[in-house]
Amino acid sequence: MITQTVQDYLKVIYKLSESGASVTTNAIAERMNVSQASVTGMIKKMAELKLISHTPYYGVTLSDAGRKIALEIIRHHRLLELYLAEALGYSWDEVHDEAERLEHVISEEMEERMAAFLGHPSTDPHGAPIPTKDGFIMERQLTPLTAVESGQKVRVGQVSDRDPEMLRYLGKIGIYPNVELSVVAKAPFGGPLTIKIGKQQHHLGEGLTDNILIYHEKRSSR
Amino acid sequence: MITQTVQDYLKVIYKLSESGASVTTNAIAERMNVSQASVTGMIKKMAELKLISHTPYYGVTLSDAGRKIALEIIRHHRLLELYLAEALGYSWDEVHDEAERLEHVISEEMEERMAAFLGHPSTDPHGAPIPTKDGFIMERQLTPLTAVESGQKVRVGQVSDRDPEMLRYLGKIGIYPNVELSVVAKAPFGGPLTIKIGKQQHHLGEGLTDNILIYHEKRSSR
DNA sequence: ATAAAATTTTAGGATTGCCTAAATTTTTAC
DNA sequence: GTAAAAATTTAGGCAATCCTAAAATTTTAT
Repeated sequence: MITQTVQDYLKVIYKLSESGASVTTNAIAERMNVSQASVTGMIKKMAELKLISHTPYYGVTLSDAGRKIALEIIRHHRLLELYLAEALGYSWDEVHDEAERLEHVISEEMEERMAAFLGHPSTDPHGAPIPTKDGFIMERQLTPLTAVESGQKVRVGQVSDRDPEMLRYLGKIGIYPNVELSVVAKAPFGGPLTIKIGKQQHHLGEGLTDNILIYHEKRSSR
Repeated sequence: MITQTVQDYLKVIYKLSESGASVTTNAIAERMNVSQASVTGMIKKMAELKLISHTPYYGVTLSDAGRKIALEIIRHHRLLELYLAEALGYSWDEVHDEAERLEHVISEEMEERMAAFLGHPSTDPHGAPIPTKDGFIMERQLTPLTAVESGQKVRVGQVSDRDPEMLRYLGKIGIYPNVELSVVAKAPFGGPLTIKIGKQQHHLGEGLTDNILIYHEKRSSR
């Protein structure tokens, strides 16, 4: 059986490769908060299990089997996040930690019952796509808000789910998936973005705008 | 932190002592499906952690700290069983296995939200009492149906939740907590009991009647 | 009271996954 | 093209939990 730890490694490898970066021993170690030596050992083991293949100094890639497992865990996670929000009234900053633990232990039965309860949803509370049961995931081209030029009106696609405090702040100023906002101004040298949501204006630092992904539509703000 | 394994040992020790038997190394090993030698080691460790005290050849007793943890896990388990049944439509034979895995990972937050959703219930789908948050559990004097004399009318208190097939059969013939039934006849030498539920009669073997606990009320069936 | 039976413990190992420190290999910068 | 920096791997350990086989202890039956 594939251990919970291996599942976590697969998930991290999936997410790192999704973000385009090459998935090195180092990068994995940092994300998993373990030493590099531990990652070396685990990579070896996972390669033996045919879950990944590894080219030293280049990185690691998931095999089909590995990707399938990663996507199943991610499906669990995102279904759980949405379920906790919808069925138990969790706020969107609380769901991640709970889902992180539950994702490894729920049965297929529970996965299906939650999916049915939720009407087979396609995205989680943070806008991330939920993989289907058969391992298909909606691929989207999202752009960090940081990269958007001033004057554009954009629609939020997804926000990072890992920092509860950030999520509370985003919620407070009304930034959620599918919300529209305009970039009013952009200070130079990585300075803050001024955005407008409804009638309110806000100034957002890079730490924030890097973590807000928008649909790649270009529309004039007027 | 108390590991999942230790939590399982505590739960088993609690249940064994609840059932009156003395909680020996052997008894624990059998219930946990591990070797006796493993139990010896774990008992030693748990005694060091002050979760239990141990008198060789006599048995083990939970400390207050140990009992508190055991009851918390049992609370998780029973709330989960009821939640899965009520909120996700699980049948009563499916809830045990799912709860068995979830009980170790849900947060206090989730425990409370489920309890609130369920209206702070006092028993689970099999009639077992749900401990309160502060470690109080309803003590009841239940009798196995096996011990009931013919001619009595009794009310079901609780059934064992561990055998799904048995639960499906009980459900089929209408035996649930709080259902009333009469013992029509009792064959000698551990033979089957004839019971009447509503207008239906059924013959139940000892394997079954040992696992049906009834409230200790004596009423004539007429 | 003693031998047999039952129970419990000790001894010696295995596995999983983590760690630190040291060594090795590769890449990068002049 | 070499030296410094970065990345990776090896070596040696630790903790938790399990196992089997053998030894020790206690209980029970005569």
